[in-house]
Order: sequence, then C-alpha cells, then structure tokens
Amino acid sequence: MATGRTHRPATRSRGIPEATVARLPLYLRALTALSERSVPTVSSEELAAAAGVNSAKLRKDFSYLGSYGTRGVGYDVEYLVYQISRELGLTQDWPVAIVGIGNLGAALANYGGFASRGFRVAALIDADPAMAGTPVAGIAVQHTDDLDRIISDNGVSIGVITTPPGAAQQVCDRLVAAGVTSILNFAPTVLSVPDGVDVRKVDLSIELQILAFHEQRKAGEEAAADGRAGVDGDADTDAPPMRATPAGRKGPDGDMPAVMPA
Amino acid sequence: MATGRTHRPATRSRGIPEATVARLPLYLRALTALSERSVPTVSSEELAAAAGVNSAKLRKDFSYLGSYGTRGVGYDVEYLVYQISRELGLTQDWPVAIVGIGNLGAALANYGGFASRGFRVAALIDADPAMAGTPVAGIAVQHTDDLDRIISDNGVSIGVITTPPGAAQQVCDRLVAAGVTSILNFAPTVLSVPDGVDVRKVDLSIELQILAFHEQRKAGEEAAADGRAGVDGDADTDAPPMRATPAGRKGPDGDMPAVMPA
DNA sequence: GTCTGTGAAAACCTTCACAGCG
DNA sequence: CGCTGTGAAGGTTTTCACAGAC
Repeated sequence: MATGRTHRPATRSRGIPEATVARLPLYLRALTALSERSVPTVSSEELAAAAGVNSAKLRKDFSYLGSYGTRGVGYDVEYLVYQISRELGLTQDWPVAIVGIGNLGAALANYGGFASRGFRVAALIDADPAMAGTPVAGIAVQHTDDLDRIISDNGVSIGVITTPPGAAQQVCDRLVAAGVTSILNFAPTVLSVPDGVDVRKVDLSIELQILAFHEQRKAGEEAAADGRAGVDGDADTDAPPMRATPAGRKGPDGDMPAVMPA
Repeated sequence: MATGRTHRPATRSRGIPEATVARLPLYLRALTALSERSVPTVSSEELAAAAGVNSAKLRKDFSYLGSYGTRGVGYDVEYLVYQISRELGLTQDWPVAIVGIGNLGAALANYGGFASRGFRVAALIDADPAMAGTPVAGIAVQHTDDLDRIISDNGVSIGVITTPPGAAQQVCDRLVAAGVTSILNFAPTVLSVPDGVDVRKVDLSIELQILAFHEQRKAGEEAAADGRAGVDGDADTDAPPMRATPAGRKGPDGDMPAVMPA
C-alpha cells in the first residue's frame, strides 16, 4: 500500500456531509462580518447571498447541524456563530507548524487571518541551518533536525508543508511520525499518508489550469465578440512543443502537431 | 442580482464534467514526471497511483477526452501529455497579472511552477506608490492607477488577486472592466462578478477549518489513544467567547456556554 | 404573511464489473 | 492473456417545492 489516501471516505463522521463541512467556514465568515456590524438576525436568503451560495443549499446545510433557525424570522447571528464554531472545532485552539520557510511559508506565517479563528502558528521549521534563529513574523525559525521534539512539545496536530516538492514527502513522513494527523500541503506533490491522517492540498498551478480550460472554452465559443480583440503581447512563438510516437487514434480534435515517426 | 456567480453551471462546455477537468492537471503533472524519466507508456493503474486517484476514475476521465489508450498496453505518455495540455488550453501562453504585491503576491511572483506550464507573469500591480518600480522576481511593480492599460497592453485575461480583503472587490471590478474573464482570488472575500467571468478561490483559513473539523472528530472518537497525550503549550485560557440571546433550540449537543440574558 | 426545515426529485459523480480489442 | 473503454449500479450533492412553525 503505497499510494496516499488523500480524501476521507466522504460522508461519515456523525452524518454531516463533506460538502456541507466545506461550506461551514464560508457561513462562519459571513456571520462573523454580520456579528461585527451588530446585526442580530439574518434570513437564509441574506446569509446565502453573503456567502455566495443559494438559500436552499444553506438551509439544507444547517439542517444537518440542528434546527437553529426561527420560522418567519431567520437565524440568530451570535448563536449560529457559536454553533458553527463548535461544530468546526474552533472553540479550541489549534497549534500549527509550518515547515519550509521560503517565500510562501513566510507569507503564511505573516498571514493575519490565520490566527483570527482558532489557529496559532506554534512553530516555523526549515532545513536551512542559516535560517535557524532568524525571526519570521516574530517567531524564531527552528531547524528540521528538531522537528520531532518541536511537534511533541507544542502538541501540534496540524502541519502545513511549504517546502519544495522534492522534500514534501519526507517532511510529511516525519510530521506523521511525530504525531501530526492533519496536513495542509502547498507543495505540488501527491503525498502518501497512512489511514487516519487527513491531507488537503492547495495548488496554485492546478487552479490556474482549471481557469485556463474555461478561458479557452470562452474564446472558442464566442468566435469574435466585439470590443478589445486580440491585442497580443510581444511576439510569441507558438510552436507546438511535441515529438512523440503515437498511432492513429480517435479523438475529438487535433490529433498531434508535428513530426510523428510512427 | 448582486451575489456573484462563483461556480459555473457545472457540466457543460462540450461535455467534460467539471470533476474531470479538476483532475486533468493532476494527471498532467504525473505524466510530465514520467516523460522526464523517458517512460514511454503507462497503464491506468500506474498513472492513477502516481496521481493519487483510483484507476477506474482515471479511465472514465480519459474516456471523456477520447480513446487515447491501447488495450493490453496502456497510454503513450508523450501523446497523452499533448492531448491533456491541449484540452486544458496549455498549448498557448497565458499572460497573468498579479494584483497586490504583499508577502503572498511576492511569493506567487517568485513561484517557479507558475511559468512552467503555459503561464507567464506579465505584470505585478500594487496600490502602494512607494512600490512602483521596485522589481519583484525580476519584474517591476506597477501602480494600480494604470491597471486598465496594463491589462489591455498585455492581453491579460487571467488575474490573480492577493490584496487585503477590503480591496478585493474593487480590484476585481476593475480587472473585469479591463477585460479579465478569469480570476484566482486569494483574498478571503466572496467576489461578485458578471456572468461569463470565472472565479476560483484559494482560501487558507477555510482549508484549515476543514482540517480542524476532522481533527476534532478523530480526537472525539478515539477517546484516549495511547502515547503522546495532551502536552499542551503554555497556559491557554479556554474561555468560551460568547454572549448572545437565543432561546431554547434543538441541537445535537452543547447548547450555549455562558451567560444568556434571554 | 414570512421564512425555516425537509421529503422527494433531479443532477452529478464514483465505483463496479465485464465485454472486447490488441 | 492484460488492459482499456464503458454501460449499469450505487452514492452523494443540489435543487425543488411545500408543509408547518412563528
């Protein structure tokens, strides 16, 4: 068994669907904003608009948590903030360790929204001995050699990996061995972890590629719209970067560009 | 209609399901690694393992693109790389503008994996006049005042927002007005955009909250495991941060913590 | 009357399992 | 044989639409 279990078996964990869990933070953020403006109650319609979902979905989501609304009125903002926080486990504080203090790791360490809701950057870890002791966002960077001790001493169960891709799996293994059971991975690598460890990934380049897919569709479907047409940057050589050896296949379009020594 | 359309209407765009599109970049990355090691062909089983999915899913995904495999053999690596790249629109080059050159924006500008596949950082834009002209990752930062011109001059259709949350919607509006039709949003805000504009969001704190949810579940279900028990950091005051006015409701557990002057 | 909570229907996604090509 | 491609089955998620609480 070498391939990583990345996603949990979906709907489990006391009945709340995974899709709903993924939206609770959105609701919480919208509710927190309302709370700061001292808005006492909110309807499913309003809250849904603020969170960017539709109201039927929101009501169904909330129905998994319990009956927290009042018919004809809406939801009590403070009360919902508390219930969702509790459901998400944010009424306790989660010490987090960031491993790999390059540009991105430092950016995350400095990110304010981090600490705001239940999370606390407990340690910054890097493999570069020259960085040890350097303060980043007010926290001294520690060396990878001490990873085990740092994790245990701080009771860290959530780790963030911002190392180069080549180091990610090794760091992951060490984090897991030290007791981390949830990992947020920014390295563009598929991580293998034992059962019981959760991995979520954030991947820049994947998001851009998904956007490019849709962007291409738009360009293709609306042949020539109107204003601002092809103002192209400076000379781009559009040469297809391919050389390969396939045989005749059945594809929807564009079979292969250049030389094919089949 | 003020609330932003964040997700596309799902399966459309010439039949490829959205879930499949989201995995194509994963396959592409795994294939690129194989290609660099000069592996000529790969089976669905092997490729699936490398991409962290199961093989049935992978085969179904590929079936939406066409019949690109050879029974009894597998898939030609180079050929698939090309087909997926083409499907994702990566055979052309996409100039990208990053708006908001703080820690995160700078980190993205420096991120190598950016340029590797079809994307090119064409412009860095920031609202701070003091930053104008400063080179970041070898590119001079330009001022927000020139946003429109910068977008048009470079033919940018994909924008990345890394501003503080308060500025995000405004920047978004300006990007859209200038012709951007795809946005990658790192600010923790729900963006409103007109139809036809795609928004994807990357949200740190949401990912952490989802992990916390599962982490809490684990802690709750395995009452007291064994080794490394509660070594807590320095004194944390665990006072529930609540004061509100709800009435008796039906929830699964923990109705509200402290003083309730209902 | 208003707005929640929820069964039922519809859409979507994943997994199974096997026919059939090489 | 081995491995792809794919109907069919099984799950999950979204949407609809309305009964019923306030």
